[in-house]
Amino acid sequence: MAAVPSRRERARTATAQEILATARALLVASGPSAVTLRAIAREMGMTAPGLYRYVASHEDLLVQLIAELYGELTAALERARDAVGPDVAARLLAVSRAFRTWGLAHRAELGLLFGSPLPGIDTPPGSETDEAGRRFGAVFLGLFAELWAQQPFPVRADDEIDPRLVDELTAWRGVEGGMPYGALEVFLHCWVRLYGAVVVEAFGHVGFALTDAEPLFERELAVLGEMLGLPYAPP
Amino acid sequence: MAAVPSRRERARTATAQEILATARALLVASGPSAVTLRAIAREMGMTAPGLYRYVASHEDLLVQLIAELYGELTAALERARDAVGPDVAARLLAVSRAFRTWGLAHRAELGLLFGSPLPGIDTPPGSETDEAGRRFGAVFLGLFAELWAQQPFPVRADDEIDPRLVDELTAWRGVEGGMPYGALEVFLHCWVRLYGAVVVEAFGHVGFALTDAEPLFERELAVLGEMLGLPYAPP
DNA sequence: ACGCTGGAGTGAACGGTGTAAGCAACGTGA
DNA sequence: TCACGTTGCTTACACCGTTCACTCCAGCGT
Repeated sequence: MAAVPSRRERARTATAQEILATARALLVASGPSAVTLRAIAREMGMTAPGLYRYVASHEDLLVQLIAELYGELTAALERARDAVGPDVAARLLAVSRAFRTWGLAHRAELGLLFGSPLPGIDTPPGSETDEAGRRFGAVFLGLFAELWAQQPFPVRADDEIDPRLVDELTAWRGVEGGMPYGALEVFLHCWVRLYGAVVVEAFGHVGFALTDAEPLFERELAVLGEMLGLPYAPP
Repeated sequence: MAAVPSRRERARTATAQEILATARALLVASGPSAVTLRAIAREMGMTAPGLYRYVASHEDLLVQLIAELYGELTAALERARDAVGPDVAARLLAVSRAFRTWGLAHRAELGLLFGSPLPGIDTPPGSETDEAGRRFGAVFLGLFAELWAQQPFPVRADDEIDPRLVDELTAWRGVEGGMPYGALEVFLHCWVRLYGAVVVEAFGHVGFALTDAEPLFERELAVLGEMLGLPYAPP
């Protein structure tokens, strides 16, 4: 790779960046259906077919956008993690709260990342989007592994776990080595519950009873922490 | 209301039904973006403007579709509930499993009901969609109230609960009277976790580790049952 | 039995969308 | 300087939601 990119290359990456930024702006301003090739081009002072020099299709644009949003969310989580001290319990709380905060502040983006998958948008293993999602998960998984190393929480023994689950975890453990099946099970369990707590609120599916689900979310954090043997501290 | 609808009225309701059925078929076949007025009309052998005799707009069509899907899901839950005996614990398990089963078998529909809300689609209180959603929730809430009446589970006292949460629950309790704040809190907690467990799998957000999350789901049911003092029985 | 009314459905049209093909202009390396 | 690859534009096509003017016919009152 050229250490000093040529003038054309600089212009090209700048335009590519501007396309994603404009798409992002349209997304937050008017929802996913507004992130349209023609609208982006209009906003940038060019025409839609010109964008095809940078994106292969509308779908490809959305895939790129999702990858970038994953990156931004991951960065926000890492900032929150590093803003508190090195204590793992505090870091897990901070990262979880940052996830909820980002999701509520960026509902449209959260819908793109964690809502029902749009048909035609698939993220095969190894794709940029898949990798970005993996980096997102690694923030949680890293803290989890650290917690397990420092201060193991109670888990089920291998022979207490549904053998089908063990089978599936085996393949994944190849990648995420180091923790026993029981700990991986607890990790997935925590992910499911954190996902649910954030997404149900952001998508408005506790709205029938609550307008602000923060107390419910904090309660969930407390219960999860208890399961992991962690102290709970209010925000 | 006329006891015997006129010929024209019968034709009208039949067409209205066919529109929704065609929309549904397109949804499951090709995703939400394929449920298009022109495609529905094409499928039915008529032209798009003709549909405007039956739906006010594309958005209105989606709202009607959502209401119908809520109805279908609710019927499936009630069938599952009534298929087991009158035991509340067994019924709660059956209904929860039926929710997951329906969601996995109808991912596109689940996305419409519980995914990120489409902009422009709002369900004001009292709307048909809102009522349909309420009837869906009533299946769970009814069983919960029955359980509370028969065999109360441990809940927090009123003064242990975040006062902001109490405030919000007060308005809702007006509708769902009978249970103390602590029990309502537990109900919402259970809803959040059930929602998360079903949606995270149906939307593919545990796919990084598992292809079949049933063992994880059953584990969650067991933990939830424990919280409610209920025996767990595998499916 | 007749005529009228109102609902069902059509065709054309407008502005929006994604996308393909061909063409003009311009930076870049020989 | 010159050829070339890249960039972006114009044009064009098919599809979308939606409106409007229009035809047609079932069903009603007389």
